[in-house]
Amino acid sequence: MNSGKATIHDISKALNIDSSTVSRALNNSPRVSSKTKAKILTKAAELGYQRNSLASNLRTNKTNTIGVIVPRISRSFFSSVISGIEETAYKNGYNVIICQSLEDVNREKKIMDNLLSNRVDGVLISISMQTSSYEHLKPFRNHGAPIVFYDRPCNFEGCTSVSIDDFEASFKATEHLISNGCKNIVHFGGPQNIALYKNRKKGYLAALEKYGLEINEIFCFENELSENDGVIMAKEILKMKNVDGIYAANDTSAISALQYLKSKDVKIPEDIAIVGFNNDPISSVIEPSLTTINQPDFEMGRMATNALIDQIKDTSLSVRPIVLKSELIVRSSSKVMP
Amino acid sequence: MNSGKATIHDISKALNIDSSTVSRALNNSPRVSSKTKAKILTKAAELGYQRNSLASNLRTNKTNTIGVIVPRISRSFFSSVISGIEETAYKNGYNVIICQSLEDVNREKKIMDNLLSNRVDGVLISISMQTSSYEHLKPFRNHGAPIVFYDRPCNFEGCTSVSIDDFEASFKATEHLISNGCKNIVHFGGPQNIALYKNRKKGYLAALEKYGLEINEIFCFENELSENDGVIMAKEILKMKNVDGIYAANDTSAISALQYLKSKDVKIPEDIAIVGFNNDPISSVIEPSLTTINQPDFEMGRMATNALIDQIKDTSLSVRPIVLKSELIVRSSSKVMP
DNA sequence: AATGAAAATACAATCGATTGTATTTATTAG
DNA sequence: CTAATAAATACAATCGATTGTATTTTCATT
Repeated sequence: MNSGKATIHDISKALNIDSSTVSRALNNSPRVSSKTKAKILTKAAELGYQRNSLASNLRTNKTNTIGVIVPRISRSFFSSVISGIEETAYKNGYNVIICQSLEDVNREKKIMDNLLSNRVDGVLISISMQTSSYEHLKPFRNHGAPIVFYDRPCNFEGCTSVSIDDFEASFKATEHLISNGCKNIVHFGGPQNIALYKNRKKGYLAALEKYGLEINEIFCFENELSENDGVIMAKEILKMKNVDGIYAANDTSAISALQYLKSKDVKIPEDIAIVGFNNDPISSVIEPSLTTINQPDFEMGRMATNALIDQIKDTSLSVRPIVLKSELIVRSSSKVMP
Repeated sequence: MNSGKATIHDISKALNIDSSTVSRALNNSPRVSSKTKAKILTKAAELGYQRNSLASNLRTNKTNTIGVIVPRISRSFFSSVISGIEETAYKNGYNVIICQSLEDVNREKKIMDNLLSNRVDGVLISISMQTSSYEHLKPFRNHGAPIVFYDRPCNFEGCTSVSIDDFEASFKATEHLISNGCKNIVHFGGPQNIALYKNRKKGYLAALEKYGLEINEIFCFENELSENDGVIMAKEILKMKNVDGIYAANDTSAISALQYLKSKDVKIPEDIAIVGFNNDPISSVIEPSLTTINQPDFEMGRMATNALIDQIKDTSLSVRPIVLKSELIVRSSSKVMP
């Protein structure tokens, strides 16, 4: 049929109407009479016209696009956050570009570069586990594009963070194990350069302290909490002999540890009770089902997006951290059934 | 510090060198002496210059970007496919825009429009369950941008599809149930406007026929195979009394049915054996573990991306479907333990 | 030192849409 | 019917980078 490369100039020529009028008509400007608008829209459809956003965005210096950086989309928690982000973004006329850092800081850097050169209007980011410096975020601020952190809060210039109170959630989780009789609780912790994991560890330690339990550095693991890490830590625990509780900073590691321990005939929760974090779908399916912390994932995506859009619209907006509620879901892995 | 809005013209003025030379220097063209290149790169860094891809892409009429449409990123199968896509794309210098249709054809349309107006160089798509017409894909072909289907193959003009042999996989799955003694096997099927689900049903029917089992239309369910659908179908099955096998076209529905049946004290696999499709992570964790079909997800993403990039580079390329191998993973839900 | 080729750089148009200003056309009032 | 105003449309510059062509500079050669 047609070459499919129609521009406003093609419409302009075909109708002998100036391209500025065509542009205004396509944007439904009141400066164009409804008669000419109709003519132009008809011709546009006829030629299969499709606006060229590149040109438009270049001229207006706005892309109506939000960049989202997520460590890994396959994590259930993150994909729910993304759903919340997309819903809110689309509702406000923004498009979303989703990028995975895969917990790799170099990849994160490249992504930031790319989003910047594509001139996204703002960025939602959950930093990678490797990220300890924020240098690569600065060019963004210099361009005046706002950044909002979600899930993993960051103390970076005037940027908002949207997260739960990790200290408190962690404290509750540990307290729960203690009140169920655990005396020797290990902690599966994440990289301590990430405030989130630092706060989770602090909450764990605070609970031990409150209940007068001994704090043992050897009980504090620190790694990326992958499935494999879970198995490695489970093996270590078996060597320790006296461990009777695990508080893991994510479900991934808690679940693989649980499976490993079960395969070694460790009774859960009788011998070792386990609490995870995130409420992954698997946590409710595995046997015994896993006690864990549920976060308002979808809501977190919505809040973060709203905060970002507010800042895009008014860059002078002052910002403060947004803290959402989390809840402890008690299941079989931490509770002796009656 | 600086305003962060540096363009090649700012560099050009600062050094009194024409912007065309600056552009060439930044692109490492041999037409610029290494001495000037050095000066320009230094000044660029100093000014915090960041290329404006909008301008560049507008001029060159190329975005080096691939659009990916996925029904739902939270499905493990799809997030693995995406990993394969990203790896291959980045390796070849392409960026990736990931979009979720959420199985909604209207959303799919909007996404296609958006990708087109952003002039992506090509699209990888797994159509939504609601998609039955390909009208909304045509503008793309008219613009000369290639489309490659993955997972859910489509017969659309000169477009490649990358998938497994769904008929064969389905046949094997059903045959497996039959050889384990099942006589009354129901099928959890997806929308029949999708070739993938049609082929899975055909494979199921073919196996029944080969082994002389009665084909019963009431045994063939058809819906979107959600978690909820799984429960609804499980309830129906209990009413039927005589069902002794389920072959589900995805794990999601198989798993929720399994859980429901278990809660009703149905013995699996003794009373009812179950086979799913996709090898979701949960399938190996649930008890009894679920027999399922594993697809080469990551590989599928890689193959589809390579095919797309080949076509972007040479639009005249003739195309043919790419079929990958799948495998039946036998677990406890279909096999009586010795 | 003059010549010519090669190397380096400058000029200018272009991609497609937007937008402030100017001009034309239509409408209303006196 | 004309002047004044409003409505509709046209003109032209612009966003930032790219690229074919033209011009200048450099350098080797005679």
